[in-house]
Amino acid sequence: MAETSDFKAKPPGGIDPIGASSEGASVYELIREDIIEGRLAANERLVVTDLARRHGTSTNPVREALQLLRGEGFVIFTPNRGARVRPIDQEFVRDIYEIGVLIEPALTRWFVNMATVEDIAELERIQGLIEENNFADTFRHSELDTAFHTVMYQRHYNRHAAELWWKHREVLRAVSRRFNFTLARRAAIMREHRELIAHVKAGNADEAAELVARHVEGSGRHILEHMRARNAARAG
Amino acid sequence: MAETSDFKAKPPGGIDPIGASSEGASVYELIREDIIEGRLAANERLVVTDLARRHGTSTNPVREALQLLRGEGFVIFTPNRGARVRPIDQEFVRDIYEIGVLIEPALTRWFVNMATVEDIAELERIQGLIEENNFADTFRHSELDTAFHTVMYQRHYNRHAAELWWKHREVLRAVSRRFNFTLARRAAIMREHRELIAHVKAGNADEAAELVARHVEGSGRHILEHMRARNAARAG
DNA sequence: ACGCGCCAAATCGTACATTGTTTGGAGAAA
DNA sequence: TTTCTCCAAACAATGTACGATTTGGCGCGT
Repeated sequence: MAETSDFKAKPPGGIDPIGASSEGASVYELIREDIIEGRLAANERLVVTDLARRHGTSTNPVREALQLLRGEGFVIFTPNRGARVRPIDQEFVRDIYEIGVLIEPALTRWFVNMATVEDIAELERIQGLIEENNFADTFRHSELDTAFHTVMYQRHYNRHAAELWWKHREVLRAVSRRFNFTLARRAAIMREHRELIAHVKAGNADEAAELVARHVEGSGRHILEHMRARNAARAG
Repeated sequence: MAETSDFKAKPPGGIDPIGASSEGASVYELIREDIIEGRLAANERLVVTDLARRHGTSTNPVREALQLLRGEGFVIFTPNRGARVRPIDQEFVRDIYEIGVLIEPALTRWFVNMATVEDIAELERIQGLIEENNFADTFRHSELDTAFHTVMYQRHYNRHAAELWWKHREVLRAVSRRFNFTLARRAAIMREHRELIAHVKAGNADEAAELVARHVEGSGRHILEHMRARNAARAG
């Protein structure tokens, strides 16, 4: 049932500091989505009154949502001048993917040593869906790819690291959704995923970790290249 | 001037999402301090009205401060039930020092390749103060030790990583302030700092990185041992 | 062209209303 | 007498409304 089109990646249960307000989709989530998805431009002012009107609520919920977003680093405050959207630019992306390169291998290493038969079956199932989709629906690929890695990290004992990964992942996923995958990148993803599964099966923790480092590195570079290209196009 | 007793570690300028409200010490900072320093017990309820009264303000600033702290992970919210202090327990400490083990070596590697003569002089100056103090004033040691590592990380291009380090550092510093350093740990710190400076001078990035990994690892273990001991004492 | 002051706008703090949760005690059943 | 249930009143979180203070800009005058 979750294999059809309405597949939706969800965070590894555990730490996340949410605990929203009354209605299903809180103001916080909506604004956050708008920022990550790029519907709110970089550095755009976030006027409390406007947001309140737009979301059909009063100002206080918005103010609190903005503070929450500030704590998470998506919004920047200047005293007496309110909030602005923290630009998700190349620096931002580079920073978080570099952190991923450092953290994910460690998470992977642990997973390889703890993986059950079911885990591996799940990985193969998802990889099957990925290959079946074969980048036809890039959005779907994005979700599946995230699911793939979530299987590996979701049960890690270091909830902080896992949560950090998830937070970064959300951003990268949103950014990369706006681009297409190059053929080279597609091939690399498929190859590396298959190789990764093989390492997990064989229990090669070190090899798996090193592979993941390359995998994340490649993913980051790919996104940055696209961003650079787009910026160049915009400027030229 | 900063060498006397009123030495105060300050964050590496750059990203931090602060930008407080009117008065010098915002409600946010006060509550945050209370949590980190352990003046607010783990899981203690954070009642908005009380906090507002205690800090001589109305409820809204407190509410926003709590959301900010939630975003930073120091406070946990449950819908319609308000906020609680996120317990800084062994798991918490282990999580963040493990992340440090992953990130700090990378920061160090970069520093070694970028260190100027002034940087090295500054490191040696601080190390001199550390040896001069020789753990007589553990608080002062804590600040100096933080300053030592800040010199290395403050100019790193990856502001996210640097900020992450700083956030974690603040927590560890506060926790470790409640304990004394064992003799073994004291010796290790001195030795490793001196060795680190030597590596920086020689430009041995890899060796320095590996040493820092051990250094952070050792520091984390040390803190955890103390926490375990205290918990055992409390239980026994 | 350049400063000066006023005005619109938005943040920030205070007060209040509403809604949901907790608590303590009265009363019934054992 | 003890214990369990239920209810109501106190309590606190969440949402609304409003006034004060700051900021940035526009236009006026020189």
